[in-house]
Amino acid sequence: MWKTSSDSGISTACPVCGKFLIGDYDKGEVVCPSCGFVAADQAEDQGPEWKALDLEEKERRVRVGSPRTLSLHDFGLTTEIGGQMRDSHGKSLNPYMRNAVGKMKKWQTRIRTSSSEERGLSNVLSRITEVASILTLPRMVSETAAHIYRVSARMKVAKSKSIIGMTAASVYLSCRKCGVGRSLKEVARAAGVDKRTVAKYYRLVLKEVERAYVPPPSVDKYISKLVNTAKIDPKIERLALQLASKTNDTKISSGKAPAGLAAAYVYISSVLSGEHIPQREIAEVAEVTEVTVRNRCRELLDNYIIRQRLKPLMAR
DNA sequence: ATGGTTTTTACTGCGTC
DNA sequence: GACGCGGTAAAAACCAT
Repeated sequence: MWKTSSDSGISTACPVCGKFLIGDYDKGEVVCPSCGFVAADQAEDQGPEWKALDLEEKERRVRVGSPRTLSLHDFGLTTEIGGQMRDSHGKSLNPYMRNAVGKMKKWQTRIRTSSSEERGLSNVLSRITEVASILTLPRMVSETAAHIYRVSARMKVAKSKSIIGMTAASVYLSCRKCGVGRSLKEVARAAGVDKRTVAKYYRLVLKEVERAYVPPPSVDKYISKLVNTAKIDPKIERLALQLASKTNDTKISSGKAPAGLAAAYVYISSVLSGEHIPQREIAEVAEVTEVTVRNRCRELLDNYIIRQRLKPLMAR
């Protein structure tokens, strides 16, 4: 789907911003010129509508093989010299050849990771894939994260910053760009970094590298994620989404944590559908407090007619 | 740095099973 | 009595200035 027409360089529309994707910047990447989104060339990895996976699926989703990737500092294209010391027919090499091959091997690694920047880059990129795999992010997200980091390294933004902090910031920004609902908290936890550090670096990268504001994932995304991770009845999800679409006033949502709002929608829906999931559980998976859930609920109930339908149910 | 806004922490009281 | 829920005050975190 993301095949590039090799001559013109123009391929498909960017799923994030709608602009046309350009085959290559300077490295053969397929990127969106306006938002920097990296198009993955694998169909199963298309992401904006991607939902959080539950645990069993996480296990199965581990990816194998080595497609050409931005996440390796040399794009995974170099040939390895094996360590078995055998020739192409499988015979052992004589001592002289062993010596020569050993030297070649040594030099190859030296050349490949020659400059300090390259060494740093390969380190960061492997960490990015590591963090991404902990969060079970689709490949597209880690690719975009890798691209973000490459650009920030090129622009010297990453200079004298904590490496792991920068990877977390890149991954987080990538999540937002791709519309994958991962909170800063989650990313920070997966990377094992202090949340505030990530936030700081994130802002920095946003200001210096990304010039545009990247909107956080919509409440819908949070609702879907919530329902999926908590294994809640899909009918509640539908109800919650309906509710959310009918009450998508900025008056209520602006400035509020979207996760809290999503939790409120899910909670109200669960009550309406007679399921009645405790606030505690919803608050836990949404990673907000019960208080926040309550506050959002109250605002929703105060401002909308749901109240009339909900009241009798709550009275019981 | 600062002040305004939102979230969290911690605690209390109420009704129900 | 444990549990779920609603409320509140004060602390903490967040954000724009």
